[in-house]
Amino acid sequence: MPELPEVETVRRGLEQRFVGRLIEHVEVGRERTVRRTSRLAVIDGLTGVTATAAQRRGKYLICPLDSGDSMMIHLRMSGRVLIDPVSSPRPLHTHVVLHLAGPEAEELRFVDPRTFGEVVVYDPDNASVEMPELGRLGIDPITDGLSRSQLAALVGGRSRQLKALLLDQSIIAGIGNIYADETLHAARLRHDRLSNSLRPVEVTRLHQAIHDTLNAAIAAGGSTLKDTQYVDIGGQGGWFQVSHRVYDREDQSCLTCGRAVIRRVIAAGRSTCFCPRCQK
DNA sequence: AAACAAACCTGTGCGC
DNA sequence: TGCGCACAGGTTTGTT
Repeated sequence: MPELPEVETVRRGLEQRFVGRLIEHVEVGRERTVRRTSRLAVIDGLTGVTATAAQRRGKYLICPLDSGDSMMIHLRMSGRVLIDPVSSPRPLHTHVVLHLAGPEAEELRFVDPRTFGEVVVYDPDNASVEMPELGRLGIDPITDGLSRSQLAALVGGRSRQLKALLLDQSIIAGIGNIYADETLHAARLRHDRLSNSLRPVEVTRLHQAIHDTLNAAIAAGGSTLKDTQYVDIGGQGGWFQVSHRVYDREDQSCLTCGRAVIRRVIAAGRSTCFCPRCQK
């Protein structure tokens, strides 16, 4: 569910409503959510501390803490971060709860039915050992900026199908299945084009499409699908799904050319939707 | 190096 | 209405 635009929306929510608020008390339900370390490490690492910032790298949320440690949250497929009144009933599959100081009597809840998501407290000075995947992340198009020349080097330096390249977090960080398909359609490029076959004008289109698609999705608060799990920190869904031009539109007519039908295939092991007429 | 499959879990939607 | 199966936004690992 959550890709760069959704995670960015959550990050902004954390910045507004979590950063600077003392964590008074911590509850960890399901141990699997804190499997990287342990229940005790997360409770000890978060009790009595305050986040000083909310950052994002790809799909990873990182909050530096005033203790010197950092908290990492990854939503994976079905994770949600909510800040709710203490008095409201906790959703099913609430695995970690941080009671927050302040007049509002609120708590941060990490909810995750499929339990692929994680909450980790780690020492940033030892991140290469405790959070090694952060060091393997490629360029984040929003956080780091991704210039046309950087993209040209990334695609030209390898012979990789474009869909697989966009999904590879060690090359470009943050794009997932929805935005890979939407980006490729906006760039008018097929998922199975080899990266080093792109002409300069096609690299330019891909570069533009990455930025346009991600920025538009962030502006819309992300995509909330019909089976929807994704909501922001206040429980609100996004609305970029109404702008999807190919994702989950198999057998429907292309909204761009109007003369072809969207097809669905498996590429890079993932469901892939594209317009056979617009994308070459 | 790149492609592919399977694994980790639970919920939902579909066909029968 | 009920049951069983396929499939779902991510990432890692192991093969080919």
